[in-house]
Amino acid sequence: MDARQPELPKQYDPQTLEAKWVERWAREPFQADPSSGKPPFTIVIPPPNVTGNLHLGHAFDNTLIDTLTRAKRMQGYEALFQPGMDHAGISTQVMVERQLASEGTDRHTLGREAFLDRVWQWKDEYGGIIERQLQRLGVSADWSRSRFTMDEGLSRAVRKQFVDLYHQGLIYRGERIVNWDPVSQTTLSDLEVDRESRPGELVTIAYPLVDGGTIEIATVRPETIFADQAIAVHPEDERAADLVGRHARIPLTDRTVPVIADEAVERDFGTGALKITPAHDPTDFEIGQRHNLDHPSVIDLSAKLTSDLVPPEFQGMDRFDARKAVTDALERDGSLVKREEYTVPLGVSQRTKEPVEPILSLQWFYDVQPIADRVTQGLNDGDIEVVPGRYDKIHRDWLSDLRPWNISRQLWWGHRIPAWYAEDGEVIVPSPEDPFTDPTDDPQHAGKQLTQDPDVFDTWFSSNLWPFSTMGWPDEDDPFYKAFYPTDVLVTGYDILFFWVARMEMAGYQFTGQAPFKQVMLHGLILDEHGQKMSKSKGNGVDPLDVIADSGADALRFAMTHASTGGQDIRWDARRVDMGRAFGTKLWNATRFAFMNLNGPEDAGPPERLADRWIRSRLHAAVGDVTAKIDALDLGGANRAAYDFVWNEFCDWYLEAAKPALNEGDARTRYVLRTTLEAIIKLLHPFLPFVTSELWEAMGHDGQVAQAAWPAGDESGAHDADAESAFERLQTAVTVIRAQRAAADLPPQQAVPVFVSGPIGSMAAEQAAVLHALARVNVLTEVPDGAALTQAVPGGEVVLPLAGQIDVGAWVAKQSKRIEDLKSDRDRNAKKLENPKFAANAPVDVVEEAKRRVAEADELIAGLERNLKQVQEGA
RNA sequence: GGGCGAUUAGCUCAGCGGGAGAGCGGCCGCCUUACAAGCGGUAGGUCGGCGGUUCGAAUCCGUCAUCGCCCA
Repeated sequence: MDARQPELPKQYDPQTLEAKWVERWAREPFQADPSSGKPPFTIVIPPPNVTGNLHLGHAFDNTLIDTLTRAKRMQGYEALFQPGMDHAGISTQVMVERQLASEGTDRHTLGREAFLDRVWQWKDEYGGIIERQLQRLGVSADWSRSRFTMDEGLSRAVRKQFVDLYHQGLIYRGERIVNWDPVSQTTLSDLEVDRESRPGELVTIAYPLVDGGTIEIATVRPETIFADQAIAVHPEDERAADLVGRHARIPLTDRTVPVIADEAVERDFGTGALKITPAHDPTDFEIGQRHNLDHPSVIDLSAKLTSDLVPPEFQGMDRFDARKAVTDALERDGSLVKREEYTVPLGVSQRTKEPVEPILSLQWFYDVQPIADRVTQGLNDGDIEVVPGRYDKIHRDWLSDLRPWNISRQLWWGHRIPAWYAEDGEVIVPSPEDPFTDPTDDPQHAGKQLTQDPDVFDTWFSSNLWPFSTMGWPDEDDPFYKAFYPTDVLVTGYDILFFWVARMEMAGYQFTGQAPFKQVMLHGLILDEHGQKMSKSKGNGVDPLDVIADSGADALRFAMTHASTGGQDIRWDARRVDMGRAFGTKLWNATRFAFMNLNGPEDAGPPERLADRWIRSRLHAAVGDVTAKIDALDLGGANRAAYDFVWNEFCDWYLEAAKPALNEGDARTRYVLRTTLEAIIKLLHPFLPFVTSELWEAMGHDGQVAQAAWPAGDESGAHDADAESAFERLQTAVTVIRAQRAAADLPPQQAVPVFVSGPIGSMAAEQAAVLHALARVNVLTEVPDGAALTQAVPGGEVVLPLAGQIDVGAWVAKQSKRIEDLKSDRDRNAKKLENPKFAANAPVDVVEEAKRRVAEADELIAGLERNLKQVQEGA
C-alpha cells in the first residue's frame, strides 16, 4: 500500500457501491480451480425453481452459504459455490399452460414437441430471474458453472440412475393406489401431499342383507359406494361374527357384495363395519388383494363419477357434488341411518391445494428402503454430521420406514421415462452397459413396434443427484467431480430434510459409494412478524428485493445472519435490517476516520502504548472467537462476536483512545490502527461483502478483500493480559468520570481536572492524554481545588471538583445502591468460599475468581462508604 | 397418538452449569473536528409455574401450563 491518504465519500451509500460490485462479480465470478492444489471446499446451492423469484427463504439460505464460502475462501480453501436451478416439473408446466390458455389454446392442441419448445422458450425468456437476484444479494457463486437439471449432462445422470436401478430391481412398474391431483392431472409422491383436517360428515348407511336384516357401515365417502366390493368386519368382532360370509346389497343399486373379515378393520371406527372400495383407498386396496376382490373405479381423472356401476343420475358429477347427491338419495331411499358432523382427514396437493384423489394406477416405483438402510449405516459410521444434532434422530426415523417412492409424473415437462413398451406388453429399458442408446436404435429390438412411456420423472428424481450431477457425473473423470466431490456442507432449511437431503444421501451412497456431503447444516424458516409462515396465499411475505432496495444487501444479509441461531425459526423484524445498515454506516465512518491517519510506515514495530496493546489483544481474541464459531457453523454467533468487537471495543474505545497518539503522528499507533482496521474489514467480509470490498479497495489494496487471507492468530497479535487488565481499569475510571460529569450537567467540551489516587494513579498519569480524549479530564498530580467529589474505583479513587455541582441526594442514593449491590455480590461469594464443598468441587480458577471478587468488593465498599460519609458530612 | 422446539427487559431476541445481556423503544444531556443511521448517561427483569440434581441452576433432569412445528 502506498503512503497517500486515501479518501472516502462522506456518505455511506449502499445502493451505488453495491451496484458496482454486483456488476463486477457477475462479470468476474469466483471461479473455482480444480487444479490449484489448495484443499477444496464445496457447497452446492439448493437449486431454486427455474420459475422462482427470490424470497426470504432463498435469501437466508444463500446468505448463510455465501458467508461460509467466503470465509473458507479467505482461509485458503479452493472454494466452490456451485449454483444452478431445477426444472420444477409441475410449476413450470402449469405456468406455461396458463400462458397458452390466455392465447386460447392448450398443450394437447400444440402437441408434445411444440409444447416443450414453448417451455424452453419460456425458460430462456423468464426463467432464471432468480440468478440475477442472487447476484444482487452478493453471493460469490461460480456463475460460469451454473447448472440446470434439464441440461444434457444432468439428464444423462437421471437416465443412468433409472436404468441402473431398474436392472437392479429397485425400480419397477406396478399398479398401486397413488395420489392423484385432478387439477395438475398428475400423480404425486406421499411427500408432496399435505395432511389436513376439514369439517365434513360421517354418514352411517344400512346395507340390506340378502337373507334378511341389515348391516350398517360408516363412511366419509358415500359417493364411492358404487365401487364397493365387500363389507369388512374385524375377525374378532363378536357383533358381526354371524354376518361374515353373507351378502349385502349396495343401496341405490342391485349389486350385492360379500361380508368378509379382515384384521385391518378398526373396530372402534363407526359401526365396526367398513365398506371396501379397493380402487379408491389404499387400505381397501390391500384388503382387496388379500381377498381377491376386483377393483373397479368409479371416479375418473377429472374427479368425476364415470362408470357403468354408477346410476345414471350421478354420472358425470364432480366427486363433491356427488357426495351430497348420493347422501340425499340415500336419505330418500331410507338407507341413511344417520349423518353427523365429522372432521375428515384429507390429503391436499401441496402445489395446487386441491384435495388429492386416491386412484388405482400403473406407475413407476422406486423401492428406496434398501438404499435408505445404506444411508443409516453411513450415519452410524459417522459419515455425515447433522447440525443441529437434534435433527439426527428425526432424520434416521424417517429413513427407517419408507414406502416405495412413486417417481412417475403425468407431465410433459421433465425427464421422460426411458422405458419402452412393445405391442405384446414387453417392457424394454436400455441396458446398463449402454444406458444412453434408445431401444428404438438398438438392433436387438429391431422389428418391434416400440412406444416410449409418455410420463416424466418427479423433479426430485433429478435433484437428488445434484451434488454430483453438477460436477460432471456420470463422467467420473471430470476434474470437478474429482476435485470437489464429495461436497463439504449442505446448507438448507429443515423443511426439505426428507424431500431433498435424505434423497441426496441415498443417491450419493448408491451411485458414488459415499456420502454426498460431510455436514448438513439445517436452518430455520423465516416467519412473518406475527410468527406465521410466510406464504403467497396469505400475502404476508416480505420481499427481500424491497429490503435490498431500501437498505442494501449488506444490511439484509447482516440482519439474517445476526438473527440465526441453530435450526431455530426467525421471526422477521425490520429493526434488524436497521441494525445492519447502522453497522455499515459505523464501519464506513470508522474507516473514514482511519483514512485521515493512515500515512505511516509499512511496519513500525510492536505496539507500545496501552490502547494499542489492548486493541491488539482484543483483536486476537475476536479473531479466535469469530473463526471458531464459523468452524462450528455458528454463523449467528460469529456475526454477533464480530459486531460487538467492532462497535463496542474498536469504535467506542480504541478509536477515541488512539486519538492523542494519532494527533502526535505516532507511527506505531498508525500502524496498529491500519492493521487492526484491515483485520476488521477481512473479518467482516463474509458478513458484509459489499461495503468491505469497497473499503478494502479504497485503502489501496490491489486485489479484492474476498481473495485476501483471513486474519491469522499471529498476524493479529497475542493475548496481552497486562494490557487488558490495565485498560479495563482505565475504562472503569472513565465510566465513573463520565457518569459524574453527566450528573453535574457538564457540557462535553468542558474539561475538568481530575486526580486519581491509589495503585492506578501512575497508570492514570501515564494515560493522561487518553483520559482527556475519553472523558475530557486533565489529570493532576494532586487533589484539585474546589469542592471535591471522590469515588472509589477498582485500584484507587477518582477525585473530581464537582461536589458543588451535583444533586447530592441523587448521588447518595446511587452510591448507596452501588454499595448494596456490591455487598450482596461480596456476600454471595464469601458464602461460597466458606462452604468447604465449594473449595473441594469448584475449579481452581472459579475459586480464585471468587476470592478476588470478595477482596475487590471489600476494598470498593470501604472506599465508597468513606466517599459517602465524606459527602454526607460535607453537606 | 408419537416426536421436536419456544416461553429471559415494553418489543424482537442472544446467553444454555459459576458476576442477568444486545438492538430497538423510554427518560436525561449533547451537532464533542469519523459517525445525530451518531455520542455520553440512565431507568427497566422472583430468566413461564412447581419439584429435583449440584458446593452452585436462566442454563441439567422431572412435571405442569401456554404457543408453534413435524410425523402417523
